[in-house]
Amino acid sequence: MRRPCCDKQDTNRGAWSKEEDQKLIDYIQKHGEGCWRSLPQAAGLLRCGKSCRLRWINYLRPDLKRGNFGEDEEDLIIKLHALLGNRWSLIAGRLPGRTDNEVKNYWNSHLRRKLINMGIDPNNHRLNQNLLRSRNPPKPAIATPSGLKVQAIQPPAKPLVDSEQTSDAGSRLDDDQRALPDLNLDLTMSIPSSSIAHVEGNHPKDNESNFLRSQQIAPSSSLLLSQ
DNA sequence: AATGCGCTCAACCGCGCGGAA
DNA sequence: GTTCCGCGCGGTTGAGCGCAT
Repeated sequence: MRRPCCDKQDTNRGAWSKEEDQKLIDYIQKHGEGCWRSLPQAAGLLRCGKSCRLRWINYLRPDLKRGNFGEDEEDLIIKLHALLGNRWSLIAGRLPGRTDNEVKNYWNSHLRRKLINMGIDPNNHRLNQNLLRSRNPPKPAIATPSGLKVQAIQPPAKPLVDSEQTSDAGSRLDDDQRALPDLNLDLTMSIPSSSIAHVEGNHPKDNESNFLRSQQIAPSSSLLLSQ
């Protein structure tokens, strides 16, 4: 049985006050990020480390963009979600100034519905057969908000994603290219200088980089999904 | 004006992973 | 090889808000 991350009796919960925010900002500016477990005590906060980390990453970090998502960002999220599934941190990593929480919320509140309204299943980014039948005769291809052409296809006999994938979308690059023959996924990769050392360092935590490399997904916004 | 409903988003929860002991 | 610990991730919750009735 796992121990709770903190003693809930001694910690504040819920919305953060300005004073708490300021304490956290001051501490991190002075000492930097890291060691979240001991941070609250060191910073004089009655919060658990997890809560501090979340508050900093999702709200207080100075490089956060905040505000509405642009159309280009929407497109990128949809494209990346089609490739990566619900791997929000990976998706957010391609969107400078955006957090995984922000992307996840935006997907659930806006983009998901947007795709549904267009008759596209947000889980697998394919045209919803039922919806299609109930509407007009099938069109050969429909442009999605992300500029992809999606063809109505028969649902596969088995799930698109193996059962290990927590996401119902998962990585389906191969599937898409098989199922969507007109979808020419030209996914070139340009490694920014800052990440070259990271990749070459063969850091054990480079699974994400390796994943993207293996999928030939651009780490920057140079993701190209040509039609 | 009061109420209900739906939406948004900050925050929490539980789990899995990787490193250290 | 096993256990413990800290961190990060994705899913879920709930308060607050705006809009419709």
